[in-house]
Amino acid sequence: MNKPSFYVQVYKVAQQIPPGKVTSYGRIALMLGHPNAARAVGYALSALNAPDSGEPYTSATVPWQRVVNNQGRISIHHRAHAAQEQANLLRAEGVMVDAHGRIDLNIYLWAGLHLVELDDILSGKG
DNA sequence: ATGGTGACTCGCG
DNA sequence: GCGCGAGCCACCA
Repeated sequence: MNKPSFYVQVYKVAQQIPPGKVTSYGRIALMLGHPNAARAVGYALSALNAPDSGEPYTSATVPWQRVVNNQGRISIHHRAHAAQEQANLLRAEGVMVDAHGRIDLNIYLWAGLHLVELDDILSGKG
């Protein structure tokens, strides 16, 4: 099998975020060993397939809503509908999102994985 | 290979 | 706190 693409790595990490917690694009990039690839992480999530596409990674199987920017703010500017859906999904899991789409990272931040765990997940054992 | 495109981030003012 | 400009990166045509 080929080494999973960067996108797939992003999806797998996102799937480790527990409900009611959030992390940032930059942190995921850092976990994957690409400290400056935050933009690519956001791009990966924006490229998620539709739930009925039959693909393994879709907006239904990847908790994309648990990824916000490093300031704890919902960061979708060009897709207002998606931004609102993200806030709704997060509130449904008990995350407090204020009117400005702001989340208190001191409360809800998911710090991330240790390298050993990450290695297991990316290799398929997780 | 080259250039365009973002759901990013940091530093300034 | 907010807006801008400048890096940085993976993907796709």
